[in-house]
Amino acid sequence: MELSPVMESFILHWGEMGSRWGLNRTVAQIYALLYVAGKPLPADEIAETLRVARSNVSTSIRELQSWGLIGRTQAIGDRRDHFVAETDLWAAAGRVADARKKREIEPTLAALAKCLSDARADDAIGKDAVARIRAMHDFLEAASGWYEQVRELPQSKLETLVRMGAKVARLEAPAKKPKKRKGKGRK
Amino acid sequence: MELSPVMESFILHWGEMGSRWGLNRTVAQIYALLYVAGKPLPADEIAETLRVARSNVSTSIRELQSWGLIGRTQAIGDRRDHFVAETDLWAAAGRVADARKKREIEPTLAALAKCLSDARADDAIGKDAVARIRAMHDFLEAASGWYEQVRELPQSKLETLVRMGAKVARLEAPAKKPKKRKGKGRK
DNA sequence: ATGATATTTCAGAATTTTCCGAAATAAGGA
DNA sequence: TCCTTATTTCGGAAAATTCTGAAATATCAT
Repeated sequence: MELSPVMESFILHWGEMGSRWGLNRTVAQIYALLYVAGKPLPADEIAETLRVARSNVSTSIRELQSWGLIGRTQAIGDRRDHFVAETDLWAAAGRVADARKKREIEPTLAALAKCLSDARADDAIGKDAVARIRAMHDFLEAASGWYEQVRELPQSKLETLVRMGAKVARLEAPAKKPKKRKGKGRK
Repeated sequence: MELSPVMESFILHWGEMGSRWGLNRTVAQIYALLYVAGKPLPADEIAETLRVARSNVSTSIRELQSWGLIGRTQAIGDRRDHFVAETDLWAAAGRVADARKKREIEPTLAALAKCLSDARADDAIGKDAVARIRAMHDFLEAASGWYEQVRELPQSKLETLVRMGAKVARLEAPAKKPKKRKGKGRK
Protein backbone atom coordinates (compact mmCIF):
# COMPACT_ATOMS: atom_id res chain seq x y z
CA MET A 1 0.00 0.00 0.00
CA GLU A 2 1.25 3.43 -0.89
CA LEU A 3 1.45 5.95 1.91
CA SER A 4 0.76 9.58 1.25
CA PRO A 5 2.81 12.00 3.35
CA VAL A 6 -0.20 12.79 5.52
CA MET A 7 -0.88 9.17 6.26
CA GLU A 8 2.75 8.68 7.01
CA SER A 9 2.77 11.46 9.52
CA PHE A 10 -0.40 10.15 11.09
CA ILE A 11 1.19 6.76 11.52
CA LEU A 12 4.40 8.19 12.85
CA HIS A 13 2.61 10.26 15.46
CA TRP A 14 0.61 7.29 16.51
CA GLY A 15 3.73 5.24 16.94
CA GLU A 16 5.09 7.95 19.18
CA MET A 17 1.92 8.20 21.19
CA GLY A 18 1.41 4.48 21.53
CA SER A 19 4.84 3.96 22.92
CA ARG A 20 3.94 6.21 25.82
CA TRP A 21 0.89 4.14 26.56
CA GLY A 22 2.36 0.71 26.80
CA LEU A 23 2.30 -0.34 23.17
CA ASN A 24 5.55 -0.45 21.30
CA ARG A 25 6.18 1.57 18.22
CA THR A 26 5.54 -1.09 15.63
CA VAL A 27 2.35 -2.23 17.33
CA ALA A 28 1.02 1.30 17.44
CA GLN A 29 2.00 1.96 13.84
CA ILE A 30 0.26 -1.14 12.61
CA TYR A 31 -2.90 -0.10 14.35
CA ALA A 32 -2.64 3.37 12.86
CA LEU A 33 -2.07 1.98 9.39
CA LEU A 34 -5.05 -0.34 9.58
CA TYR A 35 -7.09 2.47 11.02
CA VAL A 36 -6.47 4.90 8.17
CA ALA A 37 -6.45 2.23 5.53
CA GLY A 38 -10.03 1.47 6.33
CA LYS A 39 -9.84 -1.92 4.67
CA PRO A 40 -8.39 -5.30 5.54
CA LEU A 41 -4.69 -5.69 4.83
CA PRO A 42 -2.60 -8.86 4.78
CA ALA A 43 0.45 -9.09 7.01
CA ASP A 44 3.03 -8.93 4.26
CA GLU A 45 1.55 -5.77 2.88
CA ILE A 46 1.74 -4.23 6.33
CA ALA A 47 5.38 -5.24 6.60
CA GLU A 48 6.15 -3.79 3.23
CA THR A 49 4.32 -0.54 3.85
CA LEU A 50 5.87 0.11 7.24
CA ARG A 51 9.25 -1.29 6.22
CA VAL A 52 9.54 -3.70 9.11
CA ALA A 53 10.28 -7.41 9.19
CA ARG A 54 7.46 -9.75 8.41
CA SER A 55 8.07 -11.58 11.65
CA ASN A 56 7.76 -8.36 13.57
CA VAL A 57 4.34 -7.86 12.03
CA SER A 58 3.38 -11.33 13.09
CA THR A 59 4.25 -10.69 16.73
CA SER A 60 2.74 -7.25 16.76
CA ILE A 61 -0.49 -8.49 15.27
CA ARG A 62 -0.75 -11.08 17.94
CA GLU A 63 -0.38 -8.36 20.53
CA LEU A 64 -2.98 -6.16 18.89
CA GLN A 65 -5.34 -9.07 18.93
CA SER A 66 -4.72 -9.66 22.59
CA TRP A 67 -5.67 -6.04 23.20
CA GLY A 68 -8.74 -6.56 21.06
CA LEU A 69 -7.79 -3.72 18.77
CA ILE A 70 -7.87 -5.53 15.46
CA GLY A 71 -9.85 -8.30 13.88
CA ARG A 72 -9.02 -10.95 11.34
CA THR A 73 -10.88 -11.49 8.09
CA GLN A 74 -10.45 -13.52 4.93
CA ALA A 75 -10.64 -12.48 1.32
CA ILE A 76 -11.95 -14.87 -1.28
CA GLY A 77 -9.29 -16.36 -3.48
CA ASP A 78 -6.61 -15.35 -1.02
CA ARG A 79 -5.26 -17.72 1.55
CA ARG A 80 -3.68 -14.99 3.61
CA ASP A 81 -5.25 -13.56 6.72
CA HIS A 82 -6.32 -9.95 6.47
CA PHE A 83 -6.56 -7.60 9.40
CA VAL A 84 -8.85 -4.69 10.18
CA ALA A 85 -8.66 -2.09 12.90
CA GLU A 86 -11.46 -1.52 15.33
CA THR A 87 -12.65 1.88 14.16
CA ASP A 88 -14.98 2.60 17.02
CA LEU A 89 -12.58 4.51 19.20
CA TRP A 90 -14.78 4.34 22.27
CA ALA A 91 -14.73 0.59 22.02
CA ALA A 92 -11.00 0.55 21.33
CA ALA A 93 -10.16 2.78 24.28
CA GLY A 94 -12.39 0.66 26.47
CA ARG A 95 -10.62 -2.51 25.44
CA VAL A 96 -7.24 -1.05 26.20
CA ALA A 97 -8.45 0.20 29.54
CA ASP A 98 -9.95 -3.17 30.38
CA ALA A 99 -6.79 -4.97 29.47
CA ARG A 100 -4.56 -2.65 31.44
CA LYS A 101 -6.78 -2.89 34.44
CA LYS A 102 -6.62 -6.64 34.35
CA ARG A 103 -2.91 -6.84 33.66
CA GLU A 104 -1.68 -4.08 35.89
CA ILE A 105 -4.18 -2.76 38.37
CA GLU A 106 -5.56 -6.02 39.60
CA PRO A 107 -2.23 -7.68 40.35
CA THR A 108 -1.10 -4.53 42.09
CA LEU A 109 -4.24 -4.45 44.14
CA ALA A 110 -3.69 -8.04 45.16
CA ALA A 111 -0.10 -7.29 46.10
CA LEU A 112 -1.19 -4.30 48.13
CA ALA A 113 -3.78 -6.35 49.95
CA LYS A 114 -1.11 -8.83 50.90
CA CYS A 115 1.26 -6.07 51.99
CA LEU A 116 -1.47 -4.64 54.11
CA SER A 117 -2.30 -7.85 55.88
CA ASP A 118 1.39 -8.62 56.40
CA ALA A 119 1.97 -5.15 57.71
CA ARG A 120 -0.80 -5.45 60.24
CA ALA A 121 0.66 -8.69 61.54
CA ASP A 122 4.11 -7.22 61.83
CA ASP A 123 4.64 -5.15 64.92
CA ALA A 124 7.91 -3.77 63.65
CA ILE A 125 5.77 -1.59 61.42
CA GLY A 126 4.40 1.59 62.88
CA LYS A 127 0.68 2.12 62.97
CA ASP A 128 1.00 5.15 60.77
CA ALA A 129 2.88 3.24 58.11
CA VAL A 130 0.13 0.64 58.10
CA ALA A 131 -2.38 3.43 57.72
CA ARG A 132 -0.58 4.76 54.70
CA ILE A 133 -0.41 1.37 53.07
CA ARG A 134 -4.08 1.00 53.72
CA ALA A 135 -4.74 4.40 52.20
CA MET A 136 -2.93 3.34 49.06
CA HIS A 137 -4.85 0.11 48.87
CA ASP A 138 -8.18 1.80 49.41
CA PHE A 139 -7.43 4.44 46.86
CA LEU A 140 -6.68 1.90 44.16
CA GLU A 141 -9.70 -0.10 45.12
CA ALA A 142 -11.99 2.91 44.91
CA ALA A 143 -10.65 3.83 41.50
CA SER A 144 -10.95 0.28 40.31
CA GLY A 145 -14.49 -0.10 41.56
CA TRP A 146 -15.50 3.17 39.99
CA TYR A 147 -14.09 2.02 36.70
CA GLU A 148 -16.03 -1.20 36.84
CA GLN A 149 -19.26 0.60 37.36
CA VAL A 150 -18.62 3.08 34.61
CA ARG A 151 -17.73 0.20 32.35
CA GLU A 152 -21.13 -1.33 32.86
CA LEU A 153 -22.86 1.64 31.37
CA PRO A 154 -23.98 1.20 27.80
CA GLN A 155 -21.51 2.91 25.55
CA SER A 156 -23.98 5.46 24.31
CA LYS A 157 -24.67 6.67 27.82
CA LEU A 158 -21.00 6.86 28.57
CA GLU A 159 -20.46 8.94 25.49
CA THR A 160 -23.19 11.29 26.56
CA LEU A 161 -21.68 11.65 30.00
CA VAL A 162 -18.28 12.42 28.66
CA ARG A 163 -19.56 14.84 26.09
CA MET A 164 -21.53 16.58 28.79
CA GLY A 165 -18.35 17.05 30.68
CA ALA A 166 -18.50 17.52 34.38
CA LYS A 167 -21.87 19.15 34.37
CA VAL A 168 -23.29 16.11 36.11
CA ALA A 169 -21.36 17.19 39.14
CA ARG A 170 -23.83 19.96 39.64
CA LEU A 171 -26.41 17.34 40.40
CA GLU A 172 -24.29 16.26 43.29
CA ALA A 173 -24.06 19.64 44.95
CA PRO A 174 -26.03 19.35 48.15
CA ALA A 175 -28.76 21.96 47.96
CA LYS A 176 -27.37 24.20 50.61
CA LYS A 177 -28.89 27.40 49.41
CA PRO A 178 -32.39 28.06 50.64
CA LYS A 179 -33.45 29.05 47.19
CA LYS A 180 -33.35 26.34 44.57
CA ARG A 181 -32.95 27.66 41.09
CA LYS A 182 -33.59 25.50 38.17
CA GLY A 183 -32.39 27.82 35.47
CA LYS A 184 -29.07 27.12 33.87
CA GLY A 185 -26.29 27.91 36.27
CA ARG A 186 -23.71 30.42 35.39
CA LYS A 187 -20.08 29.49 34.98
CA MET B 1 16.88 3.58 56.97
CA GLU B 2 16.20 -0.06 57.70
CA LEU B 3 13.63 -1.76 55.56
CA SER B 4 11.40 -4.41 57.03
CA PRO B 5 10.45 -7.19 54.60
CA VAL B 6 6.96 -5.79 54.24
CA MET B 7 8.19 -2.34 53.33
CA GLU B 8 10.62 -3.89 50.94
CA SER B 9 7.89 -5.77 49.17
CA PHE B 10 5.74 -2.66 49.06
CA ILE B 11 8.56 -0.73 47.43
CA LEU B 12 9.33 -3.51 45.00
CA HIS B 13 5.73 -3.75 43.86
CA TRP B 14 5.56 -0.06 43.42
CA GLY B 15 8.66 -0.09 41.29
CA GLU B 16 7.03 -2.71 39.12
CA MET B 17 3.79 -0.80 38.86
CA GLY B 18 5.39 2.55 38.25
CA SER B 19 7.40 1.23 35.35
CA ARG B 20 4.17 0.36 33.59
CA TRP B 21 2.91 3.88 34.02
CA GLY B 22 5.75 5.87 32.59
CA LEU B 23 7.96 6.21 35.63
CA ASN B 24 11.13 4.19 35.73
CA ARG B 25 11.82 1.71 38.45
CA THR B 26 14.07 3.82 40.62
CA VAL B 27 11.76 6.79 40.44
CA ALA B 28 8.79 4.70 41.50
CA GLN B 29 10.74 3.05 44.28
CA ILE B 30 11.89 6.34 45.69
CA TYR B 31 8.34 7.57 45.79
CA ALA B 32 7.23 4.38 47.50
CA LEU B 33 10.02 4.62 50.04
CA LEU B 34 9.20 8.20 50.91
CA TYR B 35 5.55 7.32 51.03
CA VAL B 36 5.91 4.54 53.61
CA ALA B 37 8.68 6.29 55.48
CA GLY B 38 6.28 9.05 56.34
CA LYS B 39 9.09 11.40 57.17
CA PRO B 40 11.59 13.46 55.21
CA LEU B 41 14.67 11.57 54.07
CA PRO B 42 17.93 12.95 52.66
CA ALA B 43 19.11 11.79 49.27
CA ASP B 44 22.03 9.76 50.50
CA GLU B 45 19.88 7.80 52.87
CA ILE B 46 17.54 7.01 50.01
CA ALA B 47 20.47 5.82 47.92
CA GLU B 48 21.74 3.67 50.73
CA THR B 49 18.36 2.17 51.53
CA LEU B 50 17.49 1.32 47.95
CA ARG B 51 21.05 0.38 47.06
CA VAL B 52 21.29 2.62 44.03
CA ALA B 53 23.86 5.21 43.06
CA ARG B 54 23.62 8.57 44.70
CA SER B 55 23.59 10.22 41.29
CA ASN B 56 20.66 8.11 40.27
CA VAL B 57 18.75 9.40 43.27
CA SER B 58 19.58 12.92 42.26
CA THR B 59 18.13 12.49 38.79
CA SER B 60 15.13 10.57 39.98
CA ILE B 61 14.31 13.14 42.60
CA ARG B 62 14.37 15.80 40.00
CA GLU B 63 11.88 13.82 37.96
CA LEU B 64 9.62 13.23 40.94
CA GLN B 65 9.64 16.94 41.57
CA SER B 66 8.72 17.65 37.98
CA TRP B 67 5.74 15.36 38.44
CA GLY B 68 4.92 17.17 41.66
CA LEU B 69 5.02 13.98 43.65
CA ILE B 70 7.51 14.94 46.30
CA GLY B 71 8.45 18.05 48.17
CA ARG B 72 11.70 19.30 49.62
CA THR B 73 12.23 20.27 53.24
CA GLN B 74 15.11 21.13 55.51
CA ALA B 75 16.05 19.80 58.90
CA ILE B 76 17.70 22.04 61.45
CA GLY B 77 21.37 21.42 61.90
CA ASP B 78 21.51 19.49 58.65
CA ARG B 79 22.60 21.06 55.43
CA ARG B 80 21.18 18.30 53.30
CA ASP B 81 17.87 18.54 51.52
CA HIS B 82 15.22 16.19 52.76
CA PHE B 83 12.37 14.90 50.67
CA VAL B 84 8.80 13.98 51.48
CA ALA B 85 6.20 12.20 49.42
CA GLU B 86 2.85 13.71 48.68
CA THR B 87 0.66 11.46 50.78
CA ASP B 88 -2.65 12.67 49.47
CA LEU B 89 -3.13 10.10 46.75
CA TRP B 90 -5.94 11.98 45.07
CA ALA B 91 -3.65 14.93 44.70
CA ALA B 92 -0.78 12.76 43.55
CA ALA B 93 -2.83 10.95 40.93
CA GLY B 94 -4.17 14.27 39.74
CA ARG B 95 -0.68 15.67 39.33
CA VAL B 96 0.44 12.68 37.32
CA ALA B 97 -2.63 12.89 35.15
CA ASP B 98 -2.14 16.61 34.59
CA ALA B 99 1.46 16.11 33.65
CA ARG B 100 0.74 13.28 31.25
CA LYS B 101 -2.03 15.21 29.62
CA LYS B 102 0.26 18.13 29.05
CA ARG B 103 3.22 16.06 27.90
CA GLU B 104 1.44 13.49 25.81
CA ILE B 105 -2.14 14.24 25.01
CA GLU B 106 -1.79 17.85 24.06
CA PRO B 107 1.06 17.41 21.60
CA THR B 108 -0.77 14.48 20.05
CA LEU B 109 -3.90 16.51 19.72
CA ALA B 110 -1.96 19.26 18.01
CA ALA B 111 -0.38 16.76 15.65
CA LEU B 112 -3.75 15.27 14.85
CA ALA B 113 -5.21 18.68 14.14
CA LYS B 114 -2.41 19.32 11.68
CA CYS B 115 -2.87 15.90 10.07
CA LEU B 116 -6.51 16.62 9.71
CA SER B 117 -6.09 19.97 8.03
CA ASP B 118 -3.38 18.58 5.76
CA ALA B 119 -5.56 15.64 4.88
CA ARG B 120 -8.45 17.85 3.93
CA ALA B 121 -6.25 19.85 1.61
CA ASP B 122 -4.84 16.74 -0.01
CA ASP B 123 -7.07 15.25 -2.63
CA ALA B 124 -5.05 12.09 -2.83
CA ILE B 125 -6.71 11.18 0.46
CA GLY B 126 -10.13 9.61 0.32
CA LYS B 127 -13.02 11.30 2.06
CA ASP B 128 -13.47 8.33 4.30
CA ALA B 129 -9.89 8.39 5.45
CA VAL B 130 -10.28 12.04 6.30
CA ALA B 131 -13.39 11.17 8.24
CA ARG B 132 -11.52 8.60 10.24
CA ILE B 133 -8.73 10.99 11.06
CA ARG B 134 -11.32 13.49 12.13
CA ALA B 135 -12.98 10.88 14.32
CA MET B 136 -9.71 10.21 16.04
CA HIS B 137 -9.08 13.89 16.59
CA ASP B 138 -12.56 14.51 17.92
CA PHE B 139 -12.35 11.56 20.22
CA LEU B 140 -9.18 12.76 21.83
CA GLU B 141 -10.53 16.25 22.06
CA ALA B 142 -13.69 15.09 23.78
CA ALA B 143 -11.73 13.05 26.29
CA SER B 144 -9.37 15.89 26.91
CA GLY B 145 -12.15 18.41 27.39
CA TRP B 146 -13.96 16.09 29.75
CA TYR B 147 -10.82 15.71 31.79
CA GLU B 148 -10.39 19.46 32.05
CA GLN B 149 -13.86 19.89 33.37
CA VAL B 150 -13.54 17.10 35.88
CA ARG B 151 -10.27 18.59 36.99
CA GLU B 152 -11.97 21.83 37.87
CA LEU B 153 -14.13 20.16 40.46
CA PRO B 154 -12.98 20.59 44.01
CA GLN B 155 -11.22 17.47 45.11
CA SER B 156 -13.78 16.62 47.74
CA LYS B 157 -16.55 16.58 45.19
CA LEU B 158 -14.53 14.44 42.86
CA GLU B 159 -13.90 11.97 45.63
CA THR B 160 -17.58 11.79 46.32
CA LEU B 161 -18.35 11.18 42.69
CA VAL B 162 -15.84 8.40 42.38
CA ARG B 163 -16.89 6.77 45.61
CA MET B 164 -20.47 6.88 44.45
CA GLY B 165 -19.45 5.01 41.38
CA ALA B 166 -21.51 5.32 38.29
CA LYS B 167 -24.72 5.89 40.12
CA VAL B 168 -24.79 9.43 38.82
CA ALA B 169 -25.49 7.99 35.43
CA ARG B 170 -28.95 7.12 36.59
CA LEU B 171 -29.65 10.78 37.00
CA GLU B 172 -29.06 11.17 33.32
CA ALA B 173 -31.53 8.57 32.23
CA PRO B 174 -34.83 10.47 32.52
CA ALA B 175 -33.60 13.23 30.26
CA LYS B 176 -35.53 11.93 27.31
CA LYS B 177 -37.19 15.17 26.31
CA PRO B 178 -35.91 16.61 23.06
CA LYS B 179 -34.11 19.63 24.33
CA LYS B 180 -32.58 22.26 22.21
CA ARG B 181 -29.20 20.89 21.19
CA LYS B 182 -26.25 23.11 21.43
CA GLY B 183 -23.56 20.88 19.99
CA LYS B 184 -22.03 21.68 16.67
CA GLY B 185 -24.33 20.46 14.02
CA ARG B 186 -22.38 17.78 12.26
CA LYS B 187 -19.93 15.21 13.39
C1' DA C 1 40.86 32.48 50.62
C1' DT C 2 40.73 26.69 52.24
C1' DG C 3 38.49 22.73 53.45
C1' DA C 4 34.41 20.03 54.28
C1' DT C 5 30.05 18.62 52.71
C1' DA C 6 26.09 18.44 49.37
C1' DT C 7 24.52 18.08 44.79
C1' DT C 8 24.62 17.68 39.74
C1' DT C 9 26.45 16.42 35.32
C1' DC C 10 27.76 13.29 32.04
C1' DA C 11 30.35 9.51 29.44
C1' DG C 12 30.01 5.14 28.98
C1' DA C 13 28.68 0.47 31.25
C1' DA C 14 24.92 -2.55 32.17
C1' DT C 15 20.42 -3.83 31.34
C1' DT C 16 16.13 -4.13 28.94
C1' DT C 17 13.38 -3.80 24.94
C1' DT C 18 12.63 -4.10 20.23
C1' DC C 19 13.57 -5.94 15.96
C1' DC C 20 15.41 -8.83 12.21
C1' DG C 21 16.18 -12.97 9.52
C1' DA C 22 16.73 -17.76 9.22
C1' DA C 23 14.72 -21.89 10.27
C1' DA C 24 10.70 -24.42 11.75
C1' DT C 25 5.86 -25.25 11.43
C1' DA C 26 1.37 -25.24 9.29
C1' DA C 27 -1.95 -25.59 5.65
C1' DG C 28 -3.47 -26.17 0.96
C1' DG C 29 -3.57 -27.92 -3.66
C1' DA C 30 -1.76 -31.07 -7.26
C1' DT D 1 2.84 -37.82 -1.18
C1' DC D 2 5.53 -33.27 -2.74
C1' DC D 3 5.47 -28.52 -3.73
C1' DT D 4 4.02 -23.96 -2.78
C1' DT D 5 2.53 -20.40 0.15
C1' DA D 6 1.40 -18.44 4.80
C1' DT D 7 2.67 -17.93 9.47
C1' DT D 8 5.24 -18.44 13.77
C1' DT D 9 9.24 -19.19 16.62
C1' DC D 10 13.39 -17.88 18.40
C1' DG D 11 18.57 -16.68 18.84
C1' DG D 12 20.93 -13.03 18.81
C1' DA D 13 21.77 -8.11 16.63
C1' DA D 14 20.51 -3.42 17.17
C1' DA D 15 18.56 0.22 19.60
C1' DA D 16 16.86 2.47 23.54
C1' DT D 17 16.80 3.08 28.37
C1' DT D 18 18.57 3.05 32.91
C1' DC D 19 22.24 3.24 36.05
C1' DT D 20 26.88 3.98 37.80
C1' DG D 21 31.11 6.28 39.23
C1' DA D 22 34.08 9.89 38.67
C1' DA D 23 34.60 14.53 38.00
C1' DA D 24 32.63 19.07 38.14
C1' DT D 25 29.99 22.37 40.54
C1' DA D 26 27.85 24.55 44.40
C1' DT D 27 27.39 25.95 49.29
C1' DC D 28 28.59 26.88 53.62
C1' DA D 29 31.78 27.50 57.65
C1' DT D 30 36.08 28.87 59.25
